[in-house]
Amino acid sequence: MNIAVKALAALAQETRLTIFRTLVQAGESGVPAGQLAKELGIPNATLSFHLKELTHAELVIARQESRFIYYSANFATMNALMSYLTENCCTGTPCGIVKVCCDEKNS
Amino acid sequence: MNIAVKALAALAQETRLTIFRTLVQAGESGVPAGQLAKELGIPNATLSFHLKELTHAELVIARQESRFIYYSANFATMNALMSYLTENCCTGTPCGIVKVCCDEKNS
DNA sequence: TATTCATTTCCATGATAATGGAAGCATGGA
DNA sequence: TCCATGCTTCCATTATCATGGAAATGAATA
Repeated sequence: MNIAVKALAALAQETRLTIFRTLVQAGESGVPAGQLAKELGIPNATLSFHLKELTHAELVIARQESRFIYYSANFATMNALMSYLTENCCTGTPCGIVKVCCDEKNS
Repeated sequence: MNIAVKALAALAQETRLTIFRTLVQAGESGVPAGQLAKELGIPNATLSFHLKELTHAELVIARQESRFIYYSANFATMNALMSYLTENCCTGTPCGIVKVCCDEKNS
């Protein structure tokens, strides 16, 4: 529950949502911080702050590679969040089923 | 985009997330405000404030019925939100597909 | 019309978050 | 060891949000 609130709070911010979606689209390999800053036109300090928030919420994973730090989306958390939101929906009335995204690793 | 941020911000709060999930589980018929307040142990003013936020974010729908106001989850918005989050994920790499929930009306 | 009941608005208080320049900290090349 | 580069932390400022008691609104019944 608190995990879900943290994740939602992390995404509930224009800049962070943009960052996250960019990383979702980039896939598992991720993008180095500097490139993100350039691509999105965000000052380093600001980007760093938001990446920290996203990482803290476990929506994003950081991986160091020489002098670069690659950030990538954490699909497991995203999927868990979506499941949480739709849990027991409609008192069990048959309805569309929520399938997770990009979970080759977790299924 | 702003719609998504508003929806996420609305959900990024313990009390509101609880309210929303309760309504998701209650299904289309909804729950009157007073009953929600009792069930969740939230003061009227506080509940009203949060319901307003959720309604403003179009995550929740209000329907008056005599003296009661029934609140219910807006599944269309929820589904749109989840699609937005996973849009173009993994640069098109084949992966699980996100299916929407409870959308008999929209599909 | 007066009354009751469900819900909302008002408002003051306290708390938390966003921003970005400047300084600091690592890593790797010369 | 010195320097350049990639990224982060520090910090002060500004803005936004959560809470709940009390008063107000608005709908049904007598």
